[in-house]
Amino acid sequence: MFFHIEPHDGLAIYDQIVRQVKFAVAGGLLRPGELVPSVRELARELTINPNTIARAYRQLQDDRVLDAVRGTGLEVAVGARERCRAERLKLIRVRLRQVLTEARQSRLEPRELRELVEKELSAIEREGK
Amino acid sequence: MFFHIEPHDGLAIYDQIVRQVKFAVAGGLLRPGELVPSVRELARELTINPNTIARAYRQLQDDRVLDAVRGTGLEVAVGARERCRAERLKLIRVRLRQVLTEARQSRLEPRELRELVEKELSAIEREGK
DNA sequence: ATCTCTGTACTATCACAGTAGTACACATGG
DNA sequence: CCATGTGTACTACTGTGATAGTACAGAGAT
Repeated sequence: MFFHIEPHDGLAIYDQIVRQVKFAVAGGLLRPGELVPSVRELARELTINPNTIARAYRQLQDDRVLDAVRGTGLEVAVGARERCRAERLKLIRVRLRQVLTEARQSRLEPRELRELVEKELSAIEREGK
Repeated sequence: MFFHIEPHDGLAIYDQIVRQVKFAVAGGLLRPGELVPSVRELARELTINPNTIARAYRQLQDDRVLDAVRGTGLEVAVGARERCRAERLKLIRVRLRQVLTEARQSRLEPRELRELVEKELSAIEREGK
């Protein structure tokens, strides 16, 4: 599927999965009613432990992004897209603010910071086909 | 002193201290030959465990930012400023790239991302006195 | 000498993320 | 009916970050 895990991102693996599922729903790659990969299948694909996947899916149910269909799997909940679109901006904003705050506290010159941000932003856009 | 710890930053406490010391040296708040706060004093001030401070200081010695002066304390090493200035950009760049990469993978519109970045950047500059 | 400060080195304990393995109830397809 | 697939719930173990407490050697001041 479309998941990409960085084991030493600083972010816990189960948290990366939670975020990526939410982002996939927000971006329309996962539509309400659609089944997400099973715990065991995704674990095999990402070569991480099924328990870690299960933990992420459990949280996604608590956050009303996934619904359990007994014996069948987990499907994207109705209305999840709106919730996820709202949360996506918030999640990114928080991490962005952390980085910029740290940069400011490092007494990096505002000019240098803007230059750095602009350079990385352009690089990202270039990669993004 | 000028340290500010966020217990649940995702970043380990000792790592936050390492970064902030390096940033302080890079920015000239700590000059070569100057003594850093003692393990116990800083632990008291930040209300965290002395072992955690000691661990950060040990790493800063490994990174040639601090030198031990037996029985007296730890002082900023000669030449540390240059090393720290070089590393500061690198450390910030890595975290910035993580955030932007995640944002891109979330399929957030480039326009929306730029807008978000610009808004947060302005906010940071406004705070920065 | 003694007291007090410095860093350093231990051991023990706790919490949490992650792995490993097992077990169970439910649904589906043969 | 039965095998296979689903999620879920356990227990056990490892590694790491952090806390808590103790101890020791070196330097400086009195």
